[in-house]
Amino acid sequence: MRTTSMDHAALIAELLSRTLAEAPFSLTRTPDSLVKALAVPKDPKMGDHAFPCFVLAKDLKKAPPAIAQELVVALTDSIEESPALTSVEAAGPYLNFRVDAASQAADLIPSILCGDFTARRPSTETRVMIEYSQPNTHKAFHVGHTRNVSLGDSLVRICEWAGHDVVAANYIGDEGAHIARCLWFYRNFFDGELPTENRGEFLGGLYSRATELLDFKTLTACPHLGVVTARVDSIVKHPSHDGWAVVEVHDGTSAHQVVCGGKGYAVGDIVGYATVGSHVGGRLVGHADKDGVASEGMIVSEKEISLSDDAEQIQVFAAATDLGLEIAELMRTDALAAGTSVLATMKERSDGVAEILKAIESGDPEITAQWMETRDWSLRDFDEIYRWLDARFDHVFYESEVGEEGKDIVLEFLDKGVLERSDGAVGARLEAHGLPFFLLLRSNGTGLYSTKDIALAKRKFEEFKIDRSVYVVDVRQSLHFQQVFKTLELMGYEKAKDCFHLAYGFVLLPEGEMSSRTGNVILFSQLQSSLVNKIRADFVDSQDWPDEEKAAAARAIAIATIKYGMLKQDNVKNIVFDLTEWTNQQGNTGPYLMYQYTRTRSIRRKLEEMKLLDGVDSVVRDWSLLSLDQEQAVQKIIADFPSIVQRAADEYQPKLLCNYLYDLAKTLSRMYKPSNVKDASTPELRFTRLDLFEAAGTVMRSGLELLGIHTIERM
RNA sequence: GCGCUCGUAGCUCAGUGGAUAGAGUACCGGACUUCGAAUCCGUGGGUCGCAGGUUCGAAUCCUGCCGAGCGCGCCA
Repeated sequence: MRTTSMDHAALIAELLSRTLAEAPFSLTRTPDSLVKALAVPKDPKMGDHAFPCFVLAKDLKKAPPAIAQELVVALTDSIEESPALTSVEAAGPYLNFRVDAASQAADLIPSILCGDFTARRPSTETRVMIEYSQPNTHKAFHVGHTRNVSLGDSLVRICEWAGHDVVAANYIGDEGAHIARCLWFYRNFFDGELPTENRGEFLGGLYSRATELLDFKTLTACPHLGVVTARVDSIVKHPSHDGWAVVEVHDGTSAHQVVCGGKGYAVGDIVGYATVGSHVGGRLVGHADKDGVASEGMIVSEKEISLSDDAEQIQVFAAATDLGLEIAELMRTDALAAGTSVLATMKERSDGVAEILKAIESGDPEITAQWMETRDWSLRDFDEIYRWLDARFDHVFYESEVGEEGKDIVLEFLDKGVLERSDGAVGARLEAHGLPFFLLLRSNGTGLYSTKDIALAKRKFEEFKIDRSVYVVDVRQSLHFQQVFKTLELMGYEKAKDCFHLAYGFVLLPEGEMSSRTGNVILFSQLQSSLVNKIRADFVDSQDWPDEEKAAAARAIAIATIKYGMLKQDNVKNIVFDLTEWTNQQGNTGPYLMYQYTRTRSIRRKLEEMKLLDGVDSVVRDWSLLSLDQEQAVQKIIADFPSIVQRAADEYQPKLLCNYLYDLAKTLSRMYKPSNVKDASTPELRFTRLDLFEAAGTVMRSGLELLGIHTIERM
């Protein structure tokens, strides 16, 4: 029978429950509720489990310290009869219990050494799909993406350990506008030679260059269409709204009446005027009724045309400026040759991309062939990355396979009245559920990201028969997934309530946010080589090992570095990826944990070398010899392993396991000096200590495996 | 404007209802004829953003405010 600290807590709760039921207490408290109340004493010297008596004060109408005193007396007999517990003491309002360390060790350590203790729990018969990674083809895979992979892969392992039937799924973005952009650049501007490896990363480079060319902001300080120069002809106060003015402007061809809330302009000034139909600040400009006054178009502030952060100040142009000029042209940068129109250039470029997108959608044979070929380059890169990181996928979904299905589902539920039309588009009206309108079909009938998510979810429910669905996706998409899950619920999918968006924060660099435009980005291949190089220099190169072992060790430590760094922090918080700090051999890092594990391995090696292993299989262990504080501390921690992993699985939080393993490593390293194995005075003591070290090592290795980190034997 | 998230030591972070709030890092000091000093030990460092509330008890739960980040129909 395996004994864990959870069992001790249950035992104590059981005793308490029975004692409280009798006189003089006569209180009903279920063992379950008492387990929850149990705490850990502040100082291990005080005991192993604590019961705060405050919770009984009201019902017993007594002061907590008095209750503690009475309970000690009442509990003494049953504690004496119980071999697992040695004592109970009152300490103020607390009741402190001590477990019998030797009897705990007798159960715990052999159970760890035979593998039972850290093994997977019995099946829960629950099928959980964990969807993670979701890279886009034709885009670069960078450090940020490894956070997702580390998280997803670790959750797969942890949930599997907890007994769930886990389906690890990927969902690859292999269609959409980003591919058209990439191919547009490739076909029209690229004239170099194709690289022989990392072609996916190469495509990502083309994509960013395309994005740059398509970025209106690089050509003009005013990246808006339809914002033109106009002359202010008159200004009168708005009849009912203070601070607003009714303004008459003329754009050279016609006059318009517009209500304006800004300041800093006068009659005769030339201002920026957004015409009806233009987009400013993400909103469509049109006709409006401003407190009873008709307003057509809008006069733009400095902020609205990206000149400053001032949303009040109206931009005024030189008096000599012609009327009706596009401000985008007027405020052009020198990125474009003089004489070339900004607007015409932008139109030409975006038309080029649109043409490719259309060709892809209509199945043009030449473009389709190129799409498929380049798609394959990316997929091959991804495979290599996953293989290196040792991330597992049981099923891969592709966006390209759910698009059509998504549209059909949306139309079906539009017919059923679950979805509605709005401005020609189709979506879910979720206002009654506290969420904004959820667009599912464009007014031109084409689908969106959201459309595909509906079809994808349906497949997960129906084809994979899953009980729970976890989406490992960055925190910016929180609202999106709330909308997806709510829409699925309205469509009648019962499993919608078992969908969970596991949101995580960004990966930042010491220099700030990653941006491919400013070059502040670390691509995966760069990450891999700088990591491996640094680790070789810091830990491996100086060793006298075979080349093969050196290479394996460098990779293992590199993976420990990156995965542990990505997992140790709270899911939703941003992480700063700092190579120097993460490879630090001291402190809370992957290499430190790996090192502590290898130290447990070197003990047996040393004994072997000194021929001190005779009788290791036959000498009977005496667990009461593990009496040092440092030994007790390690024993106590390793007993907690199952409950920690269980919690990590329930809460989808690998960081709980990280904190636990760091605590174990720290406690373990304090044990080396005092609990010396090779100098132990008797074989009994030597092998008893050896077992404790090996048990701690086994727990460490098992925990690291659940984080996706494989240990090595020496470093 | 509305919504979500975060705010703990100089810095990076644990701790999410229990006893005197902890690590790492940086600074300073100590411990090696090592089962690996790639380590360990010690000193200093705190209005837990602010203000109320709930509770025997709040860094933790609730409300308001301040600050930062992210998101908010035809992008993914």
